[in-house]
Amino acid sequence: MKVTNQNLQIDGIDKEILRALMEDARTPILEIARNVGISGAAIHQRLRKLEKSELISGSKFIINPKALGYTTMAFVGIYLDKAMSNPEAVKQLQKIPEVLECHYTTGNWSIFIKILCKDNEHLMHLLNKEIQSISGVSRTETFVSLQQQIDRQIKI
Amino acid sequence: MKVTNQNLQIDGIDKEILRALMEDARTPILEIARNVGISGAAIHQRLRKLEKSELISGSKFIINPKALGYTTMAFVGIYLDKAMSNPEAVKQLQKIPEVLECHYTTGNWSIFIKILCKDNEHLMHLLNKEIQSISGVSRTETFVSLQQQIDRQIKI
DNA sequence: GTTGAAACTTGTACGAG
DNA sequence: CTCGTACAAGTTTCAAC
Repeated sequence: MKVTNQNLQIDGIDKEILRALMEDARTPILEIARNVGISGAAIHQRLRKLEKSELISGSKFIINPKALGYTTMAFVGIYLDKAMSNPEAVKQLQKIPEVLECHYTTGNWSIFIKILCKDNEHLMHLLNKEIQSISGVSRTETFVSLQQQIDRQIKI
Repeated sequence: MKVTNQNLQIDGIDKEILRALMEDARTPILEIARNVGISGAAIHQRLRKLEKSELISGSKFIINPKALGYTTMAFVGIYLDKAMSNPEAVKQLQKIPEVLECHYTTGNWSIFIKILCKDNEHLMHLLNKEIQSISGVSRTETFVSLQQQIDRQIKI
C-alpha cells in the first residue's frame, strides 16, 4: 500500500524503517534489514532518500530531566503590551534555557511557553525575575503540570 | 521505589558526550572521542555508565510532521465533570494518535493536551468528534499554535 | 579512569540483475 | 528497487597501566 503525501511516497518498508528509528535512533541499519527481510544496502538507500526528503529532521538523545533535578514542568501564557513586538520577546525567551517551547498562539495570550524547572522556588524565580522582567511582558498565567501522562510523536 | 539519582557525577567529558548525542544521536563514538581527545573505549565506558544511570531515557529519530501534512499544532484545555476520573479520560486520549502530550495540570483545566493535525477541518473533527465524545468531557478551550519559535531540550 | 589492540559488527559505495 | 560483495569505519571487550 502506498501513501502519497505531497510529493513524498512512503511505502510499508519505509514506515518500518522510520518506526524502528523513531523508537531508537541507534538501531543498526542491518538489524532493521534483518527484521524487514531486505538487504542492508536497500535500507541504506531508502534512508538516504528519506533524509533527502524533509521527512526526517534529525535524531536526538533524550535525556531524563528528572535525573538532573528538573522535576517541575509548567506552561505559561504571556500577555504582551500592544506596543511590544513578538519577535523581540521571543529573542529574550530564547536566552532562558528553561524555556523549552515557545508558541505564537491564537486566543488570550500573545505567547505560550513550556518551561522546565527544578522546584517551585526555581519556578517562581523564572516567572518573577526572568520572564516578567522581559520588557513588554505585562502579565502571565501559569499552569503547572503535576504529571505528564502522554509524550510521543505523531504516528506514521 | 527508585530514588532519582541526585549524586550523579557528570564531568565535562560526560557533558561533551551528551551534547554531541543530544544534537545527533547517530554521532559515532569515535568521532566524539576525536573531538574530546580521549580514546573511543573511554567514551564507550562513560556512555554505558550514563545509560545505566537514568539520565538517558532513549534516542529518537525526529520526523518532520509538516512533511506528512500535519501543519497545525494546538493546545487544548479540557474540563472534566467532577464525577469523571482523570485516568479514564487519559486512557481515551491515548487512543487518539494526534494527541502528542497530555498533562494533569493545576488551574482551570483538568487535563491539558497538545495535538497535531493536518488542517482546520481535521482540528475541528478532533475537537468535536474525538475529544468531546469522551465521556466526562464537558468543555474545551483551544489555542492554535500559529508558529513554534522554540523547541529544545533542557541544557546540560 | 584510561589505554591500545583484537575480534566483531555496521556503514557505505558500486556494479549488476 | 534490490542484491552481493568488499572495504572502510565504528563498536565492544579485555588485559594492563
